[in-house]
This record gives sequence, C-alpha cells and structure tokens, in this order.
Amino acid sequence: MASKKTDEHPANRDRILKGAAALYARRGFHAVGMNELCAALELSRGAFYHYFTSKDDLLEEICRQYMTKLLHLAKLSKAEEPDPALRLRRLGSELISVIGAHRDELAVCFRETISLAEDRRQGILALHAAYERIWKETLIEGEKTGVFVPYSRFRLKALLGMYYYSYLWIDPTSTSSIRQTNDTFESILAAVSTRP
Amino acid sequence: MASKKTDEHPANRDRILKGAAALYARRGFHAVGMNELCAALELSRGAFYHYFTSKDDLLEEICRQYMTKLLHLAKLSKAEEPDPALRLRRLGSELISVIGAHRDELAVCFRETISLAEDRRQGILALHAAYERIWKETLIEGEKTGVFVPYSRFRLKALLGMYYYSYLWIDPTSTSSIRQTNDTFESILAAVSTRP
DNA sequence: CGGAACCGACCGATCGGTCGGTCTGTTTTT
DNA sequence: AAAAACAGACCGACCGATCGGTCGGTTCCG
Repeated sequence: MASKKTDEHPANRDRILKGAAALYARRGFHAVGMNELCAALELSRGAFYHYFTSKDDLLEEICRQYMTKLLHLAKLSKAEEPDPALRLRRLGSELISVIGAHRDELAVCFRETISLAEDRRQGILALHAAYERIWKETLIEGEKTGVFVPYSRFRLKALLGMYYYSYLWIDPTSTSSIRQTNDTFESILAAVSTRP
Repeated sequence: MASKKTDEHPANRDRILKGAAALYARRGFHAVGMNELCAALELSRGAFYHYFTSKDDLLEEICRQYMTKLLHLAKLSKAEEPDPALRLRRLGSELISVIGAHRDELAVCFRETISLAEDRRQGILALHAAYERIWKETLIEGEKTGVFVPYSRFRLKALLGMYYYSYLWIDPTSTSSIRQTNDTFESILAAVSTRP
C-alpha cells in the first residue's frame, strides 16, 4: 500500500541503470550482451526496450547522469567556496565521495565513454571537460591569490589521475578506506599545490 | 637485400601487433572486429590467422609484451639502483618513457586487460601485480632507511594513478611534453614521499 | 618438390533490435 | 453499476547483420 507511482514506476528503470552499471563495470560494455543483461536483471528483451531505446541509450544515460552529478557538485563548490585552497579540497573530497557511493557508475563514466557512438560521446566528453575546467580554474585562482604554486597543466593532470584511478582499487564498502583515501589525497593536494 | 629473416618474418607479425594496438587504443578491443582490423592492416582474414590463433591471443600478446617490458625494466632498476629515492625516480621516468614511446600499447595494457578471457587475464594481472610490488618495496625500503615518509597503500596508489592516467593525455609526438611530464611527476614524487 | 605465406568464401553463433500480441488496471461511456 | 475503450508494462519468437573462426586451395620461394 506504500504507493504505486513513486515506488514502482521509476524504480524499475533505476534498477536497470544500476544493474547495468555493475555488469558493465565488471566485464565491460561490449562484453555484456542484451541477453546476459536481461537475464541478470530478470527482464525480458521487450521489457528492456520499453524503458530504453537502445543499448547505447542506456550507456549514455549512465554516463550523463553521473558526469552531470559531478559537474553539478563542482559548480556548487565554485559558487559557494571562494577560497581556492578550500575549494580544491572540497572538489577532491566530493569526487572521492561520489566514487565511494557509486563506484560502478563512475567506472563506466571513466572507462566506457569510448564505447559510445560518436555524437553521444561528444556530449559526455563536453561534460567531462567542463568538470575539469573547474579544477583548472581553481588552481589558477590560487596562483593569482598567491597561495598556490604557478599553474601547470601537467600538475593538474597528475592530480586528476590520482583521483580518477581510485575507482579501480578503492573499497566502496569500507567507510574507513574511503576516509583514508580522502585524507591521503588531501595531504598530497596540499603538498603539491600549496606555495612553500 | 637487408635480410629476410630479421626483416620480414617477424616484421609482419609486429606490424599486426602495432596496428592492432593503435586501433584498440582508439576504439576499444570489442569494438574493432576482425574485418575492420584486417582491412585497416591490408590483410586477409586468413593471413591474420596464420600469425595468431585467435583474437584473444592477439590481445594477450600485446598486454604480455608490454607488461613484461615494464616488469623487466623495474627489476633492472631494483637490481642496479640501491638508493630508494633514486630508484623511485627511475621507476617513474622509465614508466613515462615507455608510455611516451608506446602509448597505444600501454593503453591496451591498462584498459583492455578486462577484455581477456579469465585464464589469460590472470596471467597479465600477475605481471601487473609483480610490477606494482616493486614500487611498493621501494617505498618501504625508503621508509626503513629513513628517507621516506611511512609507507601507505593509499599513497602508493595515488602515485601509480598519476602515472597510469597519463596515457590518456600525454602527447607522444612531443619530446618536450614527455620531458615536462616526467619533471613534474618527479617533483611530486619527491614532495609526497620524501621525509620533511 | 616441400612448406610457409596467404587468400577469401563460408560457417554457426550471437549480436542489437523489432514487432504483434497479452495482460492488468484505469478511465470513460452508457 | 456494467460495459467498453484505452494505455502502459511486458513478453518472446523472430530478424538481418555481423561476429570470431575455419578450411580447401593457390602462390611463391628456397
């Protein structure tokens, strides 16, 4: 009796998104066929295509949903946190937090964007670029206010790589693992970007 | 007249390895079918299967060849460089150098190991683990001799992620890009691992 | 001649996707 | 209130295309 509209209508769609992300993260997008996907989710082929127009559509939605989430959080940080050093820390801890809560989906974002058809891919890459631009602007702002070392594209990529790679080894079920990762990364952030 | 055995016999095989790595790096292993691969290399299906027993065999050989190369270099560093700080720098610069010279192959190693059949995958993962163990032992040695900060698995993964991610943005045609990447990473290595 | 290199038509399996149809629950008409 | 009309959720047999892989045959060279 606990509702029909809010409990079941979007629930099945979200269930597919989540289950597909788990499968794709573990075995790769192209390696998981529709038969396997539907079987794992106890879904008929028809039921799947009732919710999504194509396999690519499903992948795009996973990527778009989480890249949008990341970008949204970054924009919020930019709007709310004027201090570059604090904002950088916030960008990092939010990224780790999303990876901790949705590792599979982020794995798909980071690893399977390449599997999207050209036009769909461009849209996701644009979101990704916008996200990284906020990191970049933060480093440049910090340089201008004198708290950060001069900006370098190489240093930015080094920091991003450190965060991005974590989806491959972090344990999302351990809050202490996530916390320690964040603490370690924060200290590296400071050691690398703060002026001596 | 410049030889037949050394110039042509392994040459075509190597040409396939190299061309396939380029294609797989750009579009993903499962996305490139045998028809496309053979067409791009101006090869008949039959000619390909004269050199490799299967598509998986080709992928495994790319991964094995370069993970072995990486591991070999790391073992050499370990044997030849007793000082942990210098050895760490050497491990890093060798990794960047290999990525600079064989970006596509390393991209396949890092991104497509997941596409291998289970048994083949295990072998590659073992090589990868052995490689990372040398980094780990170097950090631990440095801690024991007092030059490095106490060992932390999170810090190790942070450093490796920084290096691994570089295949996605580095420009292998620019020697100055490779040099600057290496310089930047070296300074981060020092800032993060050296005792204050 | 023997054998490595190579060719390309062909194979069964599987791919992503479609489509006619069923079932259930709600809304409208009488 | 009963009947008719409708709409969304879901089913699974089926489609053409393409997948990775095979094989009998040909070419070429030592």
